[in-house]
Amino acid sequence: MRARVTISDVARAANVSTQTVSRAINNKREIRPETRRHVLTVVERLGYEPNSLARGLATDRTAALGIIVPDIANPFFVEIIRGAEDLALEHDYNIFLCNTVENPAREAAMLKLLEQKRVDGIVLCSSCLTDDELQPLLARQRAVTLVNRPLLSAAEGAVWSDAEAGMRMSVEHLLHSGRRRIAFLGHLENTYGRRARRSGYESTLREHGIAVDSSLIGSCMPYMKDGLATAHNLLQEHREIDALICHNDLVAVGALQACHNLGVGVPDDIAIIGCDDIALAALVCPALTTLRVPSHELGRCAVSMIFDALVGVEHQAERVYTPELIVRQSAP
Amino acid sequence: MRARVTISDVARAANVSTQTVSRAINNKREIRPETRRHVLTVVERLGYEPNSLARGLATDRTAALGIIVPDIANPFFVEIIRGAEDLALEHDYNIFLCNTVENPAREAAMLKLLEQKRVDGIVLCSSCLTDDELQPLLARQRAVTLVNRPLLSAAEGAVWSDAEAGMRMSVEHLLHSGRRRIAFLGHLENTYGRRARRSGYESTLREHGIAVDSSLIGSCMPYMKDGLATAHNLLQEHREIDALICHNDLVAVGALQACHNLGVGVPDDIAIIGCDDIALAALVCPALTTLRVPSHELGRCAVSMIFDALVGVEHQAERVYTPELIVRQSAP
DNA sequence: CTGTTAGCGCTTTCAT
DNA sequence: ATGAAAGCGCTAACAG
Repeated sequence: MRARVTISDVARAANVSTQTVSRAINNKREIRPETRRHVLTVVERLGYEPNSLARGLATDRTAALGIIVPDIANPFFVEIIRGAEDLALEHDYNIFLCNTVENPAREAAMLKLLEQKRVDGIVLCSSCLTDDELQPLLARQRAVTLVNRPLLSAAEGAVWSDAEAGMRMSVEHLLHSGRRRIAFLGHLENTYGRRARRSGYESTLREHGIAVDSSLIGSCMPYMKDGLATAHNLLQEHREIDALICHNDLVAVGALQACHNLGVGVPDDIAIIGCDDIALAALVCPALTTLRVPSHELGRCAVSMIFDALVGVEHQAERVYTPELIVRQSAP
Repeated sequence: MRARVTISDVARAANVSTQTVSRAINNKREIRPETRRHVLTVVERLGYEPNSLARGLATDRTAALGIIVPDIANPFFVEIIRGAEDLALEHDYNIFLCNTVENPAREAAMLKLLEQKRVDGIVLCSSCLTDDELQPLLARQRAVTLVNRPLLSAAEGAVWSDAEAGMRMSVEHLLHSGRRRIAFLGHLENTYGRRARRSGYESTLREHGIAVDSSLIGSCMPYMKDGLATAHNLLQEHREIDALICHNDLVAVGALQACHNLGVGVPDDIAIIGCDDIALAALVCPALTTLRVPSHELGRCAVSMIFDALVGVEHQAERVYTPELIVRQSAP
């Protein structure tokens, strides 16, 4: 690699000051059009690309955002990332993607890392840190928006879908179709989404006069593999189960496999409902009934809140979406 | 957000020079242990996080890598990313993830962007640019390794799996099990992997005395949805097909759905083979026969080549893996 | 072992 | 419309 071309190299070659080069490449208007053209020709000829470290140091802006997700292998988060990326790219921003692998320590480390990189903003998805852990970490950042979690005072905004309402829809849909032994495949309650699902599931059952049977609640990580294993165990031990509500679609697809392996018919013997409406949900067989969450929009909205905060525009700090029940074959 | 704490703030508060602070936080040994302890206490108390822009400008190192993939929704690339990330994190490096969405213009733009960010190295996966387009873009980077593509002179290394050999295994496996009308679901030949698959498929058929029938070659993007649609059309028009080799597992899972929808039995009526061995391959029903590619290792290896190049260590510039045929129910 | 000086490449401010 | 000087926050090189 040859030595980097700097702004001084361009200035020298174009017979102008570095300042003029700066004006030309940054589309300032205090420059004669023909001077700009001349400079840009030289920029092109020398193959000059500005050093964004130097630029960031001088301007205190990096034109970069960070996005932190718990699992990059989950299409739900991929869709959020894409939504965020789309809007970011429209503003000539780009994105540092951080994958915490559901690890709280790693989440905290990523937050510090992004701070060091001086990103202009951070989209934090499905954080598994507590409010108390989060507040100090967020307070030092320029702008943070929370996805899948309600607002904290140290954040500029929050956008989430009402998971509790979603669970209500799922449970009631199953009750209406005559199911009574409704099991739940969820997880530890270390995130807002997990707590909300659990509480929506339980309270809706109770409202309909059905006692919550904790032996019908399976604990599993939100992965397909875990969904398969946990559903397998649960269904073997509880033959009476006639419906299964899953934390997300990955778990639901795993549960579908478990049923297949056990010779349990879906939806005849057992109905299954997922959550998120990832693309796979419509493709499996039987197709999954699930809750559609506007994942792409979630990401886009989170980034737009960051941009609003950066330019100091007044904006709505909270945005809640209500999920939509998409009825397919797995729970007609 | 309060004003950023800088190294001078720390120096002042600790009653030392900025240099001493620098030595303390960078674990240099020209510093008295107790001075270091003292400085680090102040660092902690003030909540100082070094500015990596300033550091990068001064050292000409950013401790950041870039990774460019065509599709972040494909678990195969996710696994490569994870492999890369794992090794990067071990070295306290972090990663800029760039998603080209199979768009060559965007790939080129990402390359320029990473150049501006002055990343220390780039892992470029399944590039869809030609050699001629790539060479000048790579020449300006500090270190680039190519994944899923053979070496170019402007790159420090390349690591890929022998897709042609993989296709040979797949075709021969099907021939041995008595299949004769073997269709192929692939795509435009704008990447090494795509060309190699196609040529492996065709040459192996010919070697076994079977003429290549181009009407048995379906063109589809490497997505599940496209696999479903293209397989559906192909199988409807060519009832005689008794086997289907797919570009990757996503396409194969789509094809599986198409068979299901058409009432075509797998593997009785038709055998299906995928490629990559993503987690989903083992979970669908029937489980997919596929080619295992060491995706995690691909990412790890690419990053290790970058580190070797950065420190100037002599290293093997090319690494080719041979895929392994994993026989499951879809093509026993 | 510690401090001082200079400079990384850019933009901002102030002259002209 | 253009240029000169200063500084962003850090570390390398040198001095002591």
